[in-house]
Amino acid sequence: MTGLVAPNAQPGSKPAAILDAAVRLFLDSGFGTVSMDMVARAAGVSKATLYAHFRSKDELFAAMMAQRCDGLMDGMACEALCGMPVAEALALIARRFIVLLLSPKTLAAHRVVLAEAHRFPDLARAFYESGPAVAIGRLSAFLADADRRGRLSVPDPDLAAEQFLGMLKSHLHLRLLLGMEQAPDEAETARFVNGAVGLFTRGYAPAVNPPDPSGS
Amino acid sequence: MTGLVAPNAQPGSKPAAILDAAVRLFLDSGFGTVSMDMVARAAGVSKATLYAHFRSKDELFAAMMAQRCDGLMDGMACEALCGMPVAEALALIARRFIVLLLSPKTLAAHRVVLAEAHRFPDLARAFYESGPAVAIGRLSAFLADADRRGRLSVPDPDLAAEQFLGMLKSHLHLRLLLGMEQAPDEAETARFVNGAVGLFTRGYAPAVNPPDPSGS
DNA sequence: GTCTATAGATCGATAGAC
DNA sequence: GTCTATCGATCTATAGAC
Repeated sequence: MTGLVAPNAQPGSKPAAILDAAVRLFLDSGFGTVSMDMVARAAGVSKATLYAHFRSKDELFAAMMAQRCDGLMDGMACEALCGMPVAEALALIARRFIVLLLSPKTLAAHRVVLAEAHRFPDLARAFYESGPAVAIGRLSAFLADADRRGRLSVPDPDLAAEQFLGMLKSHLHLRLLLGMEQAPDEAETARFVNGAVGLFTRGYAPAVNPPDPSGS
Repeated sequence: MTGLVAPNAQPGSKPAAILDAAVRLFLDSGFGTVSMDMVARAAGVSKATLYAHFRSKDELFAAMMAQRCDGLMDGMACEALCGMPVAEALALIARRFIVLLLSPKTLAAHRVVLAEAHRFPDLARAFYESGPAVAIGRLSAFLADADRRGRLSVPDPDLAAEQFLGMLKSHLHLRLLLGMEQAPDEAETARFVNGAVGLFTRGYAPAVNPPDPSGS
């Protein structure tokens, strides 16, 4: 979170209703096609009330995105992964990442941020750093730990983390952003997860010594 | 190309000037913020002339994108790759893909298509199939060939192609789409290319038998 | 085909009463 | 704080002269 302030509106209040309506409309239809009239009507307030709480459409949009960036990564906690066998931990991370990345909410956030990144550069950076950057950082730390323990041989953990998440994202993410298909079913998810984990564990296997039988 | 007609306007004609201006403005500023007045002025024609050649803003936008989809993949031809050593061929493909994917033109096309995919679903599909889908298809064919020749062991070439391109795309693409950084320099490009090729050749190495000496 | 001028609708933002 | 009513600007698209 960088330079974005999420107003902590009390639930049930007018500002909360406005933010709620803004989230729904902006994420659904983008910045340009949503008018302040529509937000006011959806929130059940007049337009003047709307402007009493948010000085402009830009400010409302920024506040809406700040709220969405909070808790963006709640589904990607990495607590007890370091105790697991590497392949199991990677599979778990992969599944969580796919579910989070391809959820309707995350897709909508990507769409609207990408569309308005040129107009709101600070917002674009805040989104990246509260979402994708956190995912890379956590996975990179996990891989560095696996390297220290000799479970994997990962000379560049940051690069490896980007590779792993990029493999999973692949073009699936793009196809869903374009509205070409729905989220993958269990079989398709397993195909991507197992494929990525397999390629990764083989390609980053720890040298030539036989792997520790307790952890592969 | 699916259901999109690119009008083959003669160079120097009014329609060509209009399309030219539309490409520049739409790719630069997106669909919503560009008005027909701006297009007309940039093309040096009146607004009525503009509407004489394109019945609506939507139609002009679709025609503009159809023109951009043609030749989108010219930089990714795969002619003589099958004769090369696998690692060299993959490195060449990787470099071409990165240069193409992260070029200003391709980034602009992604931005505008992603922003308007909900309004122009046919256009979104045409873009995907004339660009990303072609890249996957060509790489998949190359990998299937390498598998047949015993250079690699690739049980699912389509998945492997998505993995390879996804690794390269990683979050670099997202960061550039968000305007957070410039295209990578030579050192950074080499880091991604060598990392992907290395992981891929190790992870898809052909079993334990030595490779066929007649064909490597 | 090409122009000027404008219709008709909508948008962001505000004034003033309560 | 909240409302109704409206301003001024801008947009897409069209009418009518040449």
